[in-house]
Amino acid sequence: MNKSLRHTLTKKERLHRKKLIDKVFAQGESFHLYPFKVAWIKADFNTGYNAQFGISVSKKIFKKAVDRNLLKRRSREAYRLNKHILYNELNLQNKKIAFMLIYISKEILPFEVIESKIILILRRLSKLDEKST
RNA sequence: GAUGCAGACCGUUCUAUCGCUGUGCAUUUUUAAUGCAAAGAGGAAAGUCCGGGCAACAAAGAGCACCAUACUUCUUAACCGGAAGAUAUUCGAAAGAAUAUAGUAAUGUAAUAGAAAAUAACCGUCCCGUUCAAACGGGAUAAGGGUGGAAAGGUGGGGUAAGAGCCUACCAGUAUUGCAAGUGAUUGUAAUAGCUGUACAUCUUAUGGGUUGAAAGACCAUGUAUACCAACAUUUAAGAAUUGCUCGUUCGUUGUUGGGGGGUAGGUCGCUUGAGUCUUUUGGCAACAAAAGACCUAGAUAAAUGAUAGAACUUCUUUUUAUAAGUUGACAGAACCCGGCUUACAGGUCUGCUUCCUUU
RNA sequence: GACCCCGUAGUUUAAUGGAUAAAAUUCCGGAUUCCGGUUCCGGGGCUGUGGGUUCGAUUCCCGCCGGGGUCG
Repeated sequence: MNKSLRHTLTKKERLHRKKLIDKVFAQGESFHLYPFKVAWIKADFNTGYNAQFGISVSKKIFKKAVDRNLLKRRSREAYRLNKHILYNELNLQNKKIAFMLIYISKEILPFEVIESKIILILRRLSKLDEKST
């Protein structure tokens, strides 16, 4: 069974190193796609996966920890179910990227909306990667 | 049955599929992956307002200062917490609720208004003198007087030039003493003292307080600025540190030798068995305590505890009058751990009591 | 996570527990000017919020709300 077709999401696939996160924000490129801002960078790491991702929700916009958790969980779930779009492209190109999603909307959007936007973002990410190479 | 008051408790559930976190077991290509198993947010996890545990700092010492607390008895590891009471005031028809309460030896303040805000004479009343009188001057007097949050205990009688606790009867309060009740705050009662405004602050007394907080701290790997320590030689003195001050104590400038390890980015421990949870019994009005038995029940780190579908429960709406359709799911998310307090909260359950109505 | 500070006109700051809360500046209206500027006059406030102490609170005390900062 192909690893990339399973809907898993382990620690290896998430951004969890502070240094790499700082690098994404400091040196990476970014674009907006409502309700997210996406910052990404080509990176070199040895985890067996072609992408690492993280989600950020601002404390200034959402004061309550419950709201922030809800949005992060919805976003992560949407990524988990659709990440094969990105993985297939990256496998073909043999590239590795790290990226952060920053939630910039001021409303709590339902899961269906977030999922459709995440799919758009993943398609655009793979295309952008083509252009830059 | 309705109504309110007080207290205690619960605060969505189940199934399927796909996932996340650490743990145990098994397998493999043994650094890692896969499979299986049993677990995985709260009553407030929140605010960080108190109190502790735990850790580091031994020049963390003594005195003063400073801060906190302040009716009584109990409770506790501890507390600005809790329980049961005391006194006063306010709210309520009641059940009940809220707030305040160490001491008075001393000192200060009370704007405006008002004669006066505390060893009170502006008007008034009374007496005396000057004087025809009006008026003026000297005294006595707290019974009356626009105020004010607060006005010198209240009423009757005596007394007096006029008055006054000046004297007396009754009443209200205060203080002291005796007796009775209570562990005590205090209460009741009797006697004595003419002792009698209120609030706040300073002050006094008693008790407690070393400082910093898990980003504490320990270890591993990497690694090498010259932080720090010791010895010896040199220098003698200003100064620096320790808690705000004083005392006390310690350090001191440069060089050599030896020890030692800064910054950066990581990992492991700290980390979850604890003043633990549940049940029963006993003691106590209660907070709570004791005994016996059973149990192990989150441990993440850009940070897990989720998503989708269906069913039940619940909220609201419509149709209808017991069904159908749609809709809603309170406040809110562990970050070292406990005990409280405070604040937020859809809806529901139980217990005790108040008042009203009905039936017997 | 632990700790600290602040909140007064649109803005920046004042005000010892005591009269209708002060000043500068901005804004609005008016005067002056042919018009604008300058100048002059006038207007504009729930002292963040809810309680408490007090005769009286911007000030003192307590609880909330909002904003900001320090510590790797």
